[in-house]
Amino acid sequence: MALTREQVVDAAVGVLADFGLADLSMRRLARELDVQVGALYWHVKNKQELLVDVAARLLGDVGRLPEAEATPREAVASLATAIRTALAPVPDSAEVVQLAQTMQPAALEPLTWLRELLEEAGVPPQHSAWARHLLLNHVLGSVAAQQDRSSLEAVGEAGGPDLGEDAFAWGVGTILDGLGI
Amino acid sequence: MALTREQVVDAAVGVLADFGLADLSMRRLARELDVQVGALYWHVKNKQELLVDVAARLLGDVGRLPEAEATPREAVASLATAIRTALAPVPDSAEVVQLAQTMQPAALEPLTWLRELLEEAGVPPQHSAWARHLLLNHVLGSVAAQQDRSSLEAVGEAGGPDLGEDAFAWGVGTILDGLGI
DNA sequence: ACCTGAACACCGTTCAAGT
DNA sequence: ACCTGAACACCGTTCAAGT
Repeated sequence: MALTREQVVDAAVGVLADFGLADLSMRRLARELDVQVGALYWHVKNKQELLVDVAARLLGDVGRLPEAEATPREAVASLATAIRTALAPVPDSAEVVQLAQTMQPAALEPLTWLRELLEEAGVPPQHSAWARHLLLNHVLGSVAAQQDRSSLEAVGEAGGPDLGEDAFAWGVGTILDGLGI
Repeated sequence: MALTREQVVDAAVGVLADFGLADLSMRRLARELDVQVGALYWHVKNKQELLVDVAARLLGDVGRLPEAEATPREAVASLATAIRTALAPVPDSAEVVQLAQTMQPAALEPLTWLRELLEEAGVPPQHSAWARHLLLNHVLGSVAAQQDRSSLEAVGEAGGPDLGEDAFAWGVGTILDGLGI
């Protein structure tokens, strides 16, 4: 049976989740899928394009709709948290998402919803794109910091203060306070 | 005359500034310095350690002392702006600084001052490390976003809304508002 | 002390040729 | 349509051997 693009993306997500971005090479993927490297290039244009698909897959389970009874502020906070929750267990996921976002901003739907929710919460349109970036930098920065900390611990080095869930929630609250929503 | 570690770091900063991180390889550096690759490994332990030095050099010109007549809030904002100004012209500088910061948090002095200034401005010690991260994620995220935008433009693709100085200053203000300082 | 030469174990990407 | 085989032009790191 012929290889599919889905299978390539699946394998890539698997290697990323289990071994991190440093081990996610086209050649490694080819070995995993029992094909020659060149075969991958019939299904994806290049590695960057593949990583965009990987990022989209990582964010694929982030639901669109907030709880019905949530306030607009709570809706923003809960989407930010859902994004963090989706990325937290996958090593280097923040880097992959950042790459994907610069290459194809529209491909990552949940990140675009953030802006909509911010406007619904009262952030004026001239600022909502900036506010989205502010929040997103916090989400991705928190995920990366926490993962770097745990990989340093695995090597036996100290990693600075805890930057887990508490720090994340506090940061979201601080930003939303600053936005006045 | 013997090669020095300073010269290796100089060359690395030069390649980064002129061509970006993708072109900053040990072999490229060796060519630039007219030595064999192995020679570099007498002066630096590995590439990561070299990048820590590169990051420190990039932030080396960021001054410690704020204007005497500045309010504590203005002191924080002006340090954040000075960091941004130092990194903005160097491609991929945000990635390099983030790497360096996770590998050797103490090596990047200006980033530690940020926490001190935040405490002087009234952020309680339990939150000052988190607040520093929040601000730093904004600084590095803004630098990276702006650079990605201009490199996409160079290739003739659209890069989304402007994320320049205005967005940066607005973001700093929003964070400081959220911190209540 | 400082560097060369050469190797080891990798990369991403392309492409003629096969089926 | 889909894949193989093989090449091209690279990587980071190590290390015996030279000076």
